[in-house]
Amino acid sequence: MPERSETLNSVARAVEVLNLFGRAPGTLGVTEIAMELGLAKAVVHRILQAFRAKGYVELDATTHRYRLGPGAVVLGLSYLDSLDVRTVARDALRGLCAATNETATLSIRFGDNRVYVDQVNPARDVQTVVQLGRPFPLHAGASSRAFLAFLSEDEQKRYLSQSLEQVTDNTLVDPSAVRAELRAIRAAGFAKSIGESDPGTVAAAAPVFDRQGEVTAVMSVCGPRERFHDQLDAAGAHLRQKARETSRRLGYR
Amino acid sequence: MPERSETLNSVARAVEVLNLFGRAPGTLGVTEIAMELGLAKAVVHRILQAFRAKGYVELDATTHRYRLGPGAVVLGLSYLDSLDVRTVARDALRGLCAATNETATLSIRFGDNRVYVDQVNPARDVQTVVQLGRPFPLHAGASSRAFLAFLSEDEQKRYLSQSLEQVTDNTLVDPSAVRAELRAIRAAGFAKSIGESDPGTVAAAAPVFDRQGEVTAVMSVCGPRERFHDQLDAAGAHLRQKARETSRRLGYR
DNA sequence: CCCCACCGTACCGGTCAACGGAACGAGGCG
DNA sequence: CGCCTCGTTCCGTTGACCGGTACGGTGGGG
Repeated sequence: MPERSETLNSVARAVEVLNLFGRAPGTLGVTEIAMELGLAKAVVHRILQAFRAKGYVELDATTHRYRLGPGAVVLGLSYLDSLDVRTVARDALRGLCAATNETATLSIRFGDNRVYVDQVNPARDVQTVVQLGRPFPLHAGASSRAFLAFLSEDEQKRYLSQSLEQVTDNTLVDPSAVRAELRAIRAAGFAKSIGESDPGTVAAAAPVFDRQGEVTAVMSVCGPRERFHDQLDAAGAHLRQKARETSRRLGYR
Repeated sequence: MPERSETLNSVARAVEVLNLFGRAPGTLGVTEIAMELGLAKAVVHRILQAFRAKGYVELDATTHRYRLGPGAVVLGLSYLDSLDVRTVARDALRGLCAATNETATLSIRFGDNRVYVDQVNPARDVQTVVQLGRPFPLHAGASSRAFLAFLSEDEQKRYLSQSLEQVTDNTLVDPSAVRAELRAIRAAGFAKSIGESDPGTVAAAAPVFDRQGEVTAVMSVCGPRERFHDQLDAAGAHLRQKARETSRRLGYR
């Protein structure tokens, strides 16, 4: 039963290498990558050469280590341009930022992770700034759990059956605790979290659905713990409202 | 003499597919891609499956056409984070924007193209907004020619020997005209252009050099033709200054 | 200062996975 | 309703990739 692959695994391996660069910032060495992915050094080297020839990775001539190249940005920003939920949600983000005077964000799902793809920041001295493009696991933080809560039962089960990474001291990692939280999210229509992806930050988040009824995105409002903690529920109400509007504009009924 | 490739051409082909998505916004079909790249449909299909499994492309279930997926954004933004010229140049861009009251941009090279990776916009009603991540050929516009002017003689020659794309009506496409312009750029220390990548926009641009003396980036200021045209030389002086400072901060002597 | 250990890179032959021509089924348009 | 075109699947052959191995360079520790 060799599990009919239906996919080019040379390409699959190559993509794994790219993923590694996406996850770990900075530079990577051939051996390091080979160890991490369980590949032969020669294979990794060839893959890197291929990407290098196309401008997707660069070779640091002095250290002989590799980093991402300019090709990556062309892809990434081209994707952001074609992402219609982003343009549709932009007004809602602005509205949320204005209403709460805190940072409003938009995230999308990427496999078992979620990434920020947009943010609108308030014009004040102290503000939360999120890092666009950095992946977070689906159980840590309000935005993440807003995804998880509205996935199918099967997917939730599968996700929660693996070991859950402890991103910060506050991250929920006990499966049954997460499950309880997911129920609460579905009941309230929005999610809350306190310092689970960044220790000093609290957030509320609500899901955005597409025409097919899937969670395509999550909107959130986040701010510094001291001043924003007591306003999470108020922000949650706003969020639920704006997220619903956005879902409608995407064709959700 | 099959020209020792030293690279995985399955991966090379796969990357070509990605490049196509980066260039053409919107969706692509299997046959379309196969035609464009001269590959068999089956091959393209397998490549797309591989990328799809990893979240780098998505399949539109109704039209059966493909588009970029969330993986792209992780890569792209992760690259932007690791791009130190971007953080180093940020202050200079802000300064340029403040001094000219127009949009200041930063571009990097990507093979025979150049892409915007950052911009700072002035707070006024009418302003130029550039499209981050979209590739432009190296001969069209001020930022592009600021790269070309400081590449090696060989590279300039090679680039100018191919046919030059006419991006707008104003784009310089005659090789000897471009060559003359490049000489003028080297003499003045900055480049100018009038509506070559966007008809209504004029720009000035200056190169940023790294430790090795290569052009790693180009800074530009651009604005609407009517009001900014007469100030290009003044902006050019500012640019030369700020670009030099930025080069120093990168270790250039 | 020398040596060693490890890194990135190059080599090469056997093998198995990818290639690609062709056939299939499903939409869409006229 | 029938044709055309698209995406997808099938399958036998082959040549490109795998990976064990060997090499040169670099940096750190003794």
